[in-house]
Amino acid sequence: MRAGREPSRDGALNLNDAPPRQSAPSAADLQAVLSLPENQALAVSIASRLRDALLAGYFGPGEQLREEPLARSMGVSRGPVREALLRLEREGLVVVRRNRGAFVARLSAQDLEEVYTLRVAIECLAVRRVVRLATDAELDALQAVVDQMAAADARGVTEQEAAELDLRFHDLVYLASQHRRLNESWGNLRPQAHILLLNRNVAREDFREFLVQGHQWIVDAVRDRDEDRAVATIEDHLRGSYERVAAGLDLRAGRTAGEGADGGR
Amino acid sequence: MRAGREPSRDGALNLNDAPPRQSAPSAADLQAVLSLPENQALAVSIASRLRDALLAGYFGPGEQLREEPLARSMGVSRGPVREALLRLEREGLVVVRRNRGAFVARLSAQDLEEVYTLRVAIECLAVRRVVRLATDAELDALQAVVDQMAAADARGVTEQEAAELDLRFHDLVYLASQHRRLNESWGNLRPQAHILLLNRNVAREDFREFLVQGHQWIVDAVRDRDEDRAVATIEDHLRGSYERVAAGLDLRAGRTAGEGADGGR
DNA sequence: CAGTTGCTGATTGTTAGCAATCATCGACCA
DNA sequence: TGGTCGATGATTGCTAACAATCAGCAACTG
Repeated sequence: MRAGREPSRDGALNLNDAPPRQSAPSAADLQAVLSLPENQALAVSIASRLRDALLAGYFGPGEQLREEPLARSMGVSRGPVREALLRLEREGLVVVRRNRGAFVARLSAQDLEEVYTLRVAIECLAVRRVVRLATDAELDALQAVVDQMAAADARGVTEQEAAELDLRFHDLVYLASQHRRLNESWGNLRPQAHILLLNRNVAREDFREFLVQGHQWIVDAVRDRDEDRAVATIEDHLRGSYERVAAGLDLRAGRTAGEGADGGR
Repeated sequence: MRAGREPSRDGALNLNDAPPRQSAPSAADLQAVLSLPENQALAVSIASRLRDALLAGYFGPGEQLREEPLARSMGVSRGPVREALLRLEREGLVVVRRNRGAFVARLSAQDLEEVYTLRVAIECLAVRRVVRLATDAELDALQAVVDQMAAADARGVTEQEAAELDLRFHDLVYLASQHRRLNESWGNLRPQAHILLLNRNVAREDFREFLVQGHQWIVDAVRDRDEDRAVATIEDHLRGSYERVAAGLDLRAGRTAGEGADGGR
């Protein structure tokens, strides 16, 4: 496992490439384009790549993530890798034990319950603000994601695709809430929610209704500026998501029962 | 340089001292005593000391925190200081700008609003769980803090004392909620709440009623296992706290209007 | 033979030093 | 004389090497 040879070095260092030509850049676009590459520190980039790898299931649950091999495979030193692992720790993707190292986190049923109860708490606040603050453009963006869901669902959707569209919708909700700390909280919870979402069973018959219709109802409530309905709708939606993930997790737990690899917290 | 002999190092490293003799240590006590020193990494210890310094107002708002002077004054190298500053960043006490350094955060009126709206969201979830889960011992601990508030208030209380007792009460609430992620969220919000609490005006006539009686009502509602009342009570309590802090912040902003200078502590 | 004790290899925690980046300030030019 | 551009000093970002710590294993002892 874990074939060490990978051309990953380029992936980390292409951040310094010159920005591509723009035909007619506005002042704002130019500002964004020019500030993008430099805004990405090495540690952030590494954290991002490790996060992707973890979400893709490249590392097994409970597996130890040693700093030196990771640093070598990415062509950097241990410093930024260390910082990246600390970031992933606060995102709940890894568990760091003093003098022991970082391990891929295992999400138990209790973790699932914690993630979703906390998510309900902060996301209700988010939608409440969105109902009051959302612009038409933001509403259109939400609707666009729902449309993408419908299109993806029509041609058949994978767990991964469904999870990403789902998360993208909720990203927009938090963004429109205009609340920095709320966005940060979501940023810390999001990767765990992502992992959990991959356990849903998209093959279930009512999945289309849940995914597409469920989000559509939220958009409708927000568009109608009906705060109470929006909150109730998102509560129901998250409860439904929770139950589907729990069902999927039980299935998977049953399938891999007695696996019991090391590293469990 | 590492001259070896320097007294400042002791402050950080006296964790390795042999544990003092215990006359009749129980197994649990022994376990606690022996595991305590090693659980504290250097970066954590430094973050703690810097946090205390920031809360004590030792650094002025907007002042830059350079890594090398901090490291020298603490007798360590820049590495752990750097990690400590990142911790303080996620606690909202400092702002780190790439290639620019760390600066003491300034809390605006919008920050105040964000901290309190987020706090209401997560603390309502916390009390809801506490109502269902709290043991008699935890209820007694909450009551004990309220009693301490009454005693402190009777002999006259400073802003600092009031803030610490206030925070201690809410710490216990989160602890009793039995929700790891909720406790982490509170841990990230707590230092900002602490700073804001120092702006309350404890001299106001109704402060005793607010501090002592307000928390007593919460304990009562929890003891009666009345979930809805407990949530409503804590919502009111936090709203009251918000208004007092906002009033104090306005006062202070008025007094120091046009200050705006960075740097000088 | 069970339990404990002292080694050993590997991994993290920490340190010191080098390179890249940014703000500041002075020189140059229209 | 006002404004822009290029040097300069300071500070962060990163690297590589050193020291402390821990799990595992073998030898020892009762």
